[in-house]
Amino acid sequence: MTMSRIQKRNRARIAEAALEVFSRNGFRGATLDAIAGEAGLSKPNLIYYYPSKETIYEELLTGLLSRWLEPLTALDPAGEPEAEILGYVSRKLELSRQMPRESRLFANEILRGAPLIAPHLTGPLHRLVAEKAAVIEGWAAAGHIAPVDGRQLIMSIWALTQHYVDADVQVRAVTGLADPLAGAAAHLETLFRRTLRG
Amino acid sequence: MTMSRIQKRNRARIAEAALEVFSRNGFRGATLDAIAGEAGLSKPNLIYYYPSKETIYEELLTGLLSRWLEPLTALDPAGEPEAEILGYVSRKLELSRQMPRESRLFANEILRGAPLIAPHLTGPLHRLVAEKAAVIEGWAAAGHIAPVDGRQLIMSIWALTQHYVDADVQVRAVTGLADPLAGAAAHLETLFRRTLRG
DNA sequence: CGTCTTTTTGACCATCCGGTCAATTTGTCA
DNA sequence: TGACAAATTGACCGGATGGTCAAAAAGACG
Repeated sequence: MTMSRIQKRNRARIAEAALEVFSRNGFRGATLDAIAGEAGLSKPNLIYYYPSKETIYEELLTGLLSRWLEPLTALDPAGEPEAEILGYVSRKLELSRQMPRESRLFANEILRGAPLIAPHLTGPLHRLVAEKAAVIEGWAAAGHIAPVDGRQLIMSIWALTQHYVDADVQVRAVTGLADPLAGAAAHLETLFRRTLRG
Repeated sequence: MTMSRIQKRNRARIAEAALEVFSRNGFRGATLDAIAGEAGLSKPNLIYYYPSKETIYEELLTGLLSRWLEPLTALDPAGEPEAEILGYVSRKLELSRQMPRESRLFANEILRGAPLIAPHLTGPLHRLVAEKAAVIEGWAAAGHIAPVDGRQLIMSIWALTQHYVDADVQVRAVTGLADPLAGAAAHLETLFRRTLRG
């Protein structure tokens, strides 16, 4: 079961190409030819490594999931509440900035009703959010931050940070700036700091 | 140029069917057969009314644009600042609740880079936002609300209100509730009220 | 009713696309 | 080097899909 040198190289190429193509065109808009071309392989050769288009997509998505949730996992119950939450906002924004393709990939999947990762959403994701939301609400109950619904707060952070990347055409059009993230960090810090201070 | 009785009826049916199909499957995922079926017409008959799939999509999108921006248009410079902005949040959320298909349609278009409505974004939308952002910043300068970037505030409102509908699978999975909008109104009011009060 | 226009449709076409397969090339290793 | 396995590919297939077209059916109207 150990992968040959060539296997390793080509699977890496395919993953990179698939991320590029799927994030730009969505699942239905992506074609095997496009992925193969981007990866520098022929279509039958691509299918030699992955049995189907769906398999490529699925493996790509699930492989990125844990990475995508890292910032939230890092939210520390023992830390200083406001700094922890604002730090999470900042890390999530930075992650979106550095991984725009991944962000769009997930946005697309979610928008379509999450046909592939629905189980993950109701399982691991639900649990992680429940855990961290409890931490946040604990802080609120202890009076360290203003009262707030933890789950709603976390979802707000997702919605806002990802918006700058997923809807970057719109953001650029509205602001007139070339960089959609210009001003984002400052605004989000203001917005969430005020929310946490009540 | 006046439309016959049959034309009016069938064009209305097509618009409704197209909204249904495009919003559920995106532009690429939608098929003429699906739209025709949903509208109760044959495919050639559908194409008798609209010359191409793109035309249907384009007319649908542009026809809904003004409707979609109504709540922002209604933001009144002469009103009470906090009430005006919170009222806008509430109206936008209500609009998303009542028009989830339209919301997804736009989300899809934006996510794909707005190939069709980009001109509208940089034109009318940019101007409308600039105008309303100036109003908000005027209120801030006068000390009626806490200092805030008007454009960023407006975009925040979009991102958050639409998230509940566009990402409803995720919201439902995380909250565990059947209604993705449960708690949304209260949370958003809290979040934005605190933001406006500094 | 008769004539003209509008509407509708079955049959068809070209292209795209996911995927297969047999055959060839390349790599591995004793 | 020879022999076997891994990797690669051109040619091809079947189904889906956007769109066409000629002919038929249904309305409109005097």
